[in-house]
Amino acid sequence: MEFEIQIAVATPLHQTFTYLHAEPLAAGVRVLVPFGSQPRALGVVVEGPQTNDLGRPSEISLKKSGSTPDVQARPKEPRKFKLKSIKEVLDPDPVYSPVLLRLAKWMAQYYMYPLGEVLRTMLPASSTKTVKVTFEITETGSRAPVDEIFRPGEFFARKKTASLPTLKKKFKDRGLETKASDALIKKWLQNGWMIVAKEKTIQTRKATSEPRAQAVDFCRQELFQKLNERQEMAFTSVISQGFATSTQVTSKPFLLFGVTGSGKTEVFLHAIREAIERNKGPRTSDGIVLSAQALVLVPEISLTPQMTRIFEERFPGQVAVVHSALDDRERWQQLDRIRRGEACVLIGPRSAVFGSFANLKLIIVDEEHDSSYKQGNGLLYNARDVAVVRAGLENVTIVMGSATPSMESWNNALTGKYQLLEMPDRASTKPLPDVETVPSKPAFKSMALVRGDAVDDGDSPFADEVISALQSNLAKGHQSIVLVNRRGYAYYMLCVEDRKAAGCPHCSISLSVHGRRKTLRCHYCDYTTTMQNIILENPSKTWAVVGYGSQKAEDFLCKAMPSARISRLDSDTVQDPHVLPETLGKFRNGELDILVGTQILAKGHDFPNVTLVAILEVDQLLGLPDFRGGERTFQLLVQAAGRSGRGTLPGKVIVQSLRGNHPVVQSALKQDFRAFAKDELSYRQAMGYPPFGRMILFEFNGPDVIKLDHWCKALENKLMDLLSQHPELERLVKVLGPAPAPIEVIRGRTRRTIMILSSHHAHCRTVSAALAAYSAKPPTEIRVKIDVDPQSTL
DNA sequence: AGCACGCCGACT
DNA sequence: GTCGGCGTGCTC
Repeated sequence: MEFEIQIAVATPLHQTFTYLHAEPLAAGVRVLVPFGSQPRALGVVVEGPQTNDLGRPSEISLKKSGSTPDVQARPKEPRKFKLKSIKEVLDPDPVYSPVLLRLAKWMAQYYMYPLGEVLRTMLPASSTKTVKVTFEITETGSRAPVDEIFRPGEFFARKKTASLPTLKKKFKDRGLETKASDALIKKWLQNGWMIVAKEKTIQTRKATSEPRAQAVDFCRQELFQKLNERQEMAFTSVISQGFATSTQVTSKPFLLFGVTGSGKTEVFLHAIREAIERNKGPRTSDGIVLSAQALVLVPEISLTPQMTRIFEERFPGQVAVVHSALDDRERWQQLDRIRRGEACVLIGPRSAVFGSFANLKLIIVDEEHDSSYKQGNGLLYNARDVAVVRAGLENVTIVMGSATPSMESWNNALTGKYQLLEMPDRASTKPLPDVETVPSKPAFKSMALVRGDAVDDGDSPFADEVISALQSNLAKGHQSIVLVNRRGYAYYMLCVEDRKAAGCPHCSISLSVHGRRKTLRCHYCDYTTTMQNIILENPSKTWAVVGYGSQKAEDFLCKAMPSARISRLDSDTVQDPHVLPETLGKFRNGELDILVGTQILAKGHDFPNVTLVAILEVDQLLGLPDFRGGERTFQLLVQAAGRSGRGTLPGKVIVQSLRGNHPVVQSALKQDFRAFAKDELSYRQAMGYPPFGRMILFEFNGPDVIKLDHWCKALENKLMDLLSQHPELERLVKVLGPAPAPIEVIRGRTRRTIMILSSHHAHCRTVSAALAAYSAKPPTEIRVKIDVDPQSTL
């Protein structure tokens, strides 16, 4: 007896495939299948017949199409092909729970992404690789003499195996052309000097052990702080409405809006404890009671040791953590502890939302507004939104917290889709920091001329008021933070005659100066050159260095305040994983007076002795042609200001900006979120932008502008046809573009965008699905990227 | 995405 | 005459 099994294969195709197997397989089990010309491709058993068809445009219905992940029945026509059989079953039991599979299907549909690829994204990378060809040197091979120019033995120095890419690379490193190396490999194989040894990189999961009983004292009661009145109110709402009765309660998502320092974390900790205590889970076959579990999502950079320590102290031995420093094996291990019920709290960045839980009861999304929840490549999901959907599917409570909620969540709270919990006071009734804005220096005044290979220092970018505030704070023995919203040394190298900056040859972007006035680099393609080169290539021009980043700010500060102990933190210095904890530790211990840095400094850290925060260069964030510019600026300023005066001493904030009077800056400095949100929402509403309009952004890119524009034009025509046939779509859906992307060229590929915008969710999706179908098979070298709910339009 | 099939240029 | 470039098309 053979069974037909539906498999989602990890391929960019929007459909599943049917395979044969001798016995039925549970949905969520991984398998290897022959697929096309590939002998073994990774697939996942999905329950029931499933198509993830984007829909042909001719069949578009204007009826309210369900946004639910409906499993469509496959039409029963006779098959024109013979079914193949599953090669290998990788898991003894499912790695994807039924809920995770439903979540995957929802994501495939919502993000218009192939189901097989969605499933692949949900697991740590190593578990998804198929087979890798490696070569193993033989006895005769290692004794073989010099062949052509090489002796085979020397390529297998330490190990007896080498993968195809490494072998090729070694050949190439020694000056052999690729085609010659192919021939050489073939020859060595024929000579029997080496053999093909296939290496499996798919992690075959070990047999699942039974879930274990939870320790009775799963938490350290004595470490839990008593909640203040506001915290108590928020906590009570969550536990009474969230999980008062057993399993059948579906509560709204909670939005915990609490100003910086209002003690959101403590509320989370109490809620987790309560969730675990109240929800003794189902009994396993052995009569063991399975503990309830909680998922805690945090932004990437706030996942610091201090952060995880808090949870580990409260729930000793019960916390699993996934973070970027772990390799796939370690990540797998942590996730396994959760899947088997050995740990009851999982903390992690966005990918943790895909964790497989034995008995999930509560989801926390900390700093809900944070942009790191949005994945930037491949499947462009937003973990916060996925978490909300997952909470719905799992029927569990979800609490999102923020001091500066996203406009989406805020609007959901205003319309009653989320339940708002507000904690307006700082836990320790401290006054807000003093704020002051001072004008920036005009750019040309801090410009430095480049002569030969020497650079004038130019004027300090710091306003006098900022320096004197830092001086007096230092004199008082207090600490300061200087936030520069731009990394690197200087911003760009400007040609004085034509007022144009030195640009990247592959991207439409100015090169940034890095590393103490020597090199220029493109942030998008890593193209690197030197000042010398630019000057030599343009002998008749005069060059100047304009603007500044964290690095140059540090230099100037060191010069202006020689007695201060200054250190810098930005994405450049944080490359080294030791730098961040070390520098933060020193700062906290008082071994440093001033910390200069970028956004990294703005988030979550608690330095009691910091009484002054200076913020520079917010103007350009505000000036970006992006609908979220205001929101970003507000969040940054509020967060940064929140670093000041966290201890017993009162704090002060100085913003150096040419737009100090801008309403966004003003409301941020007053920490008046409601005022900001009111303005921002009415702007968004007027423009039809999110959260009032749904936005789906298509990007098409290719190396050949002519071909690209041709293709885009064709797509545009099809869209116009569609709209003209459906007046309702035409009336309610805005199609913007094709237009050049704001950064038109990256890595030599020109980019065009088409934006679909509509206040009507279903219509937005209908038109987008049509466009996705039109562009499903782009010409060679043109690539299509679909961004549903884009974080920015840049 | 892979991977094979298939049709045009520079080599033994 | 072949090897090999990568354009085109398919994958249960």
